[in-house]
Amino acid sequence: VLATALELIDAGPPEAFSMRRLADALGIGAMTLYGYVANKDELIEGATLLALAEVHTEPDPAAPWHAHIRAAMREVHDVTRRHPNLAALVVGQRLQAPGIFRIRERVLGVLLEAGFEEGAALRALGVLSYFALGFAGGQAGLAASGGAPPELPADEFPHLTGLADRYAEHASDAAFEHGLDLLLDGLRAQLSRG
Amino acid sequence: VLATALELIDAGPPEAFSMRRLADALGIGAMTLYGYVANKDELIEGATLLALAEVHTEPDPAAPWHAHIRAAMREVHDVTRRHPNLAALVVGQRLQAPGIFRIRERVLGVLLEAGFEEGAALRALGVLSYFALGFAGGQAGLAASGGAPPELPADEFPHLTGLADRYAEHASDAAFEHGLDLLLDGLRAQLSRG
DNA sequence: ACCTGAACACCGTTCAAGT
DNA sequence: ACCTGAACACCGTTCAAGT
Repeated sequence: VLATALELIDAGPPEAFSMRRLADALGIGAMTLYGYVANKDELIEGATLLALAEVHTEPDPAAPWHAHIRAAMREVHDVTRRHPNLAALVVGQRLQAPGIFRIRERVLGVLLEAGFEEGAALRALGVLSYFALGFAGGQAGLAASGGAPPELPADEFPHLTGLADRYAEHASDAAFEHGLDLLLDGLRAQLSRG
Repeated sequence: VLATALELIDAGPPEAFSMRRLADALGIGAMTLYGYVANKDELIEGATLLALAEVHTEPDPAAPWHAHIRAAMREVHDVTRRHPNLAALVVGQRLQAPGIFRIRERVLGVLLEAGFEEGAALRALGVLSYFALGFAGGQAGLAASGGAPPELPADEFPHLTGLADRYAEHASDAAFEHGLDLLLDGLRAQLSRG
């Protein structure tokens, strides 16, 4: 049930995913879905958990704290690469379901364990999470337009139009890793300063 | 017209903002709106430009490049603080209107001027923009729930529930500034390494 | 020229009815 | 017990008609 939901989400733009269309794809009545799931949010949560399970790798307990966080952020990033429409849907619906917070719980635990005090850990959590989520939204948006830059008037947007053919680099995997490096390097320096 | 749109957006949750309700609030027929604006996206773009104009401050030409970028990112942040529902709407609709790209154009220009080569400037642009946008979405979500943490089972989420009373700090202004510091410090170091 | 009601093709979800 | 059609209260937008 969730598997076909995920397929349908992958197949078309996020706004084309509806309870009615999913029911049609399953060959059942639209209302039968509500026997499996309480509402649309719960359905998206389920599909998200399924997608997250796809990319989850068991962390090496011996690895340093920043490697754990890097792994967690890469899970968010990988799931976005595989299922950009799902990422757009989660960001767009501002889903607050428990499943979405599992990674945040893990990251917060790692930060506290690493020695950050509570306030610093919470701030780091927000910075890391929203960077990853924002990047997910951006990458999903770019995927939706097939990597093409937005149509902008050249006179008002000389730099963006000048770099139009390289525009996709701004939301590339390398850019994601770069941002993650900047944030983690900064956090490591902060921690070692005490 | 755009002013009352912005008021209506501020008044209720993002999904409550519809062309029909706006027309009612203006005391006109729903279709009359299409005389002023081509569609809903264009309306939201207009409201966003209005909101951005509210917080815009003329940059000091003598300031260093990172101060310009900080100012630009603060504009995104300030607009989110004032109009969280608008931020949620822009992120949710994945708006690709030119108005949204003005700040990106400015930032890209500053980065190139500062000496970043094209690829590095684009990566930095993505990292900075999506951090700011992701944070905007997070802060809007937190505002929607009145700063309250999500309801999570304590046994599965010990850290998040343990820090529930301080949870709002993860999306605080201080957290935003912290993230911006980490990114800009890292970019400055990268630039001085050449 | 400017405005707009009815209509179209959709939504998520409730609720009472069917098997 | 499980499924579902009709219905409710909505959407954004088109289009032909009104002034």
